[in-house]
Amino acid sequence: MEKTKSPELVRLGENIRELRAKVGLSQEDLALQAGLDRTYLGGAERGERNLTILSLLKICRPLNVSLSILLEGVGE
Amino acid sequence: MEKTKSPELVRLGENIRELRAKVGLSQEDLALQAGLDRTYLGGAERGERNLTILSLLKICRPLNVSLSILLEGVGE
DNA sequence: TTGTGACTCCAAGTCCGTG
DNA sequence: CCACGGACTTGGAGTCACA
Repeated sequence: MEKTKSPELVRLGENIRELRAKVGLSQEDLALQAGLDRTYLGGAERGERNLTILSLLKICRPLNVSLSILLEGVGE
Repeated sequence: MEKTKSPELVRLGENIRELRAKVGLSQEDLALQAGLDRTYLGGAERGERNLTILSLLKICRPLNVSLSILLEGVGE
């Protein structure tokens, strides 16, 4: 049915990927520190997952950024 | 039995309620404009709901604010 | 090191109602 | 107008094997 990934989630994924690269972590490393599964994080970076705030927060902690930085450019 | 609600979600709920009051909408009106259920929005304002980004986005549009304003003070 | 499909389980989210 | 509950459907959370 609905195959279109929403651009907001794609943008969020790009943000995560960029910030992760900046900190020099692999998906697996970041996932570990965030307490998430490696494949889950990967899906998020690809814009395939509609994350909840609590998941977002898990991710931004090891990245040392605030929610608003993680969400920069999302939904405008 | 005490459902410990996470402080981040409580804070988010307070933000929504405040911003909604500022715009002068009832929960039902905002829910309608956001395309969400009124009971769900109510639960969100009470900090009982872990919203997804896409829902957050739906809420901030009729409120005329950005995500970062909606999420001010959440998770820091 | 990352992408992907398939899977289970429970929460996201809807719709009916009540005081 | 809002808090809250029951019953329900959809989709997010979380994991795995394999590419």
